[in-house]
Amino acid sequence: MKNTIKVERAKQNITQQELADLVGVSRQTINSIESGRYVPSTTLSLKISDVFKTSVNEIFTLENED
Amino acid sequence: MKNTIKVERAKQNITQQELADLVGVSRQTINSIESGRYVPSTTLSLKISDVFKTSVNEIFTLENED
DNA sequence: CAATAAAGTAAAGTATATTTGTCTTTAAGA
DNA sequence: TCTTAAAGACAAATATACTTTACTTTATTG
Repeated sequence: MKNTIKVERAKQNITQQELADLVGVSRQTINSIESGRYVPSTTLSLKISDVFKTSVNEIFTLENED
Repeated sequence: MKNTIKVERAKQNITQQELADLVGVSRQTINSIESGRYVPSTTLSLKISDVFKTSVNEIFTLENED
């Protein structure tokens, strides 16, 4: 599972902490998702998709091993 | 969290078991998601989105309490 | 009515997401 | 160089997704 959160944050110029606050999770959760340590729930990916005004399918993409 | 899985299954005329096999989970997992007992992982919602050729955002929508 | 396919649900166990706390590293500015 | 903001990461605890097994219900069809 790949994602473009880091790039989207850069576009909007917001920190991991700010994104975390916007979607209601901890900063470590955002960091862990960005670095591929785990995959978010659909609830969380929809919230992230809201913040970035981009579809879940554009932000998150499956890889072979998923 | 609402979803349109039941409707999409009806459109494609496939059973819970068939969808479960297509995405690699148990039938009970599909049933539980359809009946709102829990929310799928992003991995699973992307796979479901693949089967239905519809975006995750169209299939799953947040509600006030999410 | 009997048989069968599909759906609904529940309990117990396992896997994984998320939190909280903490420590380290990196980069930028004073 | 010192300070600070931001990021990367880890461990322990908790919450939640998912599996397996199993039982019930609801059509539908012979």
